[in-house]
Amino acid sequence: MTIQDERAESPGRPQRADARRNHDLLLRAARELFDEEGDTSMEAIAKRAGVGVGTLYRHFPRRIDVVEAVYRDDVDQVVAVAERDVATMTPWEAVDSFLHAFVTYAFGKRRFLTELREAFEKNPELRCDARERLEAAIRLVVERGQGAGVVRADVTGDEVFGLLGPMCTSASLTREQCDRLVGMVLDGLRPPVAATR
Amino acid sequence: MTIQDERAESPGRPQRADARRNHDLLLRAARELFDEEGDTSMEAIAKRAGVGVGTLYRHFPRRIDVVEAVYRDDVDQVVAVAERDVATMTPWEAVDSFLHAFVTYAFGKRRFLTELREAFEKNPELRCDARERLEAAIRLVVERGQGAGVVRADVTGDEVFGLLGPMCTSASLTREQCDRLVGMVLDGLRPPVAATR
DNA sequence: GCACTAAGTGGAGGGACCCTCCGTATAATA
DNA sequence: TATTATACGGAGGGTCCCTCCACTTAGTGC
Repeated sequence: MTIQDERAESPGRPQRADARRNHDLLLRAARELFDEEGDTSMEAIAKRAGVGVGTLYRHFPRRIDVVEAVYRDDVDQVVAVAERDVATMTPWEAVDSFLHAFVTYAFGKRRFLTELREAFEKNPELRCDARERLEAAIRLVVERGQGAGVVRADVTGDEVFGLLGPMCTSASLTREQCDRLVGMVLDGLRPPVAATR
Repeated sequence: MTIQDERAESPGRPQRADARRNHDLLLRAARELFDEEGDTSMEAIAKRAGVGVGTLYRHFPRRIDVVEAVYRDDVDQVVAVAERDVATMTPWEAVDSFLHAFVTYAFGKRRFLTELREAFEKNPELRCDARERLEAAIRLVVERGQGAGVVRADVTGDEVFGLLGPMCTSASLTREQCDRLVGMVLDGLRPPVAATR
């Protein structure tokens, strides 16, 4: 995925311990800054990580590589949340928890979006990978709920993704509005009571 | 719309002739450069227009203002093409001509899109205005065709806009593919022959 | 025509940013 | 411990956006 991952697999010497540590520090620093500022500079990332810019560029040759790495990491975390919720909660709790977590994640990406679009343009595979993994995470949670009969059967996880993703990236909705809408979507996801009309 | 337009309306002295001339030169230079390079610098725009950067900034205080002005100008041109086609061509010729012109216009905006999105974010009204004017232009042409019976009646101009706009901005289609698809859409726009099944 | 003045112009330079280069430092190995 | 490939740091080159202000000029009233 990243340069380090690739190098670690090549035959020669393994990656040095300080390099791996710095890689993690840089990734964490970058995510923090993108979250806090929505936009940031290479110098700021290096400073926050406590290394020189030269080190940053050794790990991420171009700015866009930082953006891509942060995004991949974010997707990993969303997937991990889905797996954790499925493993530790009741079917409905997992749906409720994960959908809220997903919206929190996606909403936080709004200011990051311009950068992300450039990364998608440079590397279209990134978009497809991320989409597939996110949809798989939602499916995991939703289909479990459907299997347990606590989620209506006439909707797919992918459709829920198609509903919530664009909602979060819509510039006109506030965080509070998104949360209320998720609540509404959750109510709608419950199996319909027998039709009374 | 632009600063000059506003100033010209204010009571004091009218805008000086050289200022208006430079405004036009700058706008033309900016459009040329955006078309040719897809991206450009303020220095390059000023140089192409034959003025100093100070003059550019007097007319367009921020880079985003140049982007906005170029875009508004582009929309004006599309609208003008629609009006010209309607005035000088048969109903079907106008549909054919305008749809091709529209795709040429929209396709050319692809590399400009990142800049444009920023302008939309800064000024959401721009997006709405442009959309309304473009839809009105398509409606003008399509509804005239429908009135003359050369365009099927069960489709609206806005729907055609919704079909062609995203097609042009889709990064995965080449210019040739867009043209062939327009040809296909045009065939589909003809009134269906009486159903034979 | 002429002098006056508000409007307009040009471009050096400040500051931010991306990225490169290379001398220095250090982890892994023998 | 000596060796060496690997990794680090940060000065500085190049580009870009934008500001500032001394200078120029178009329009106005006489």
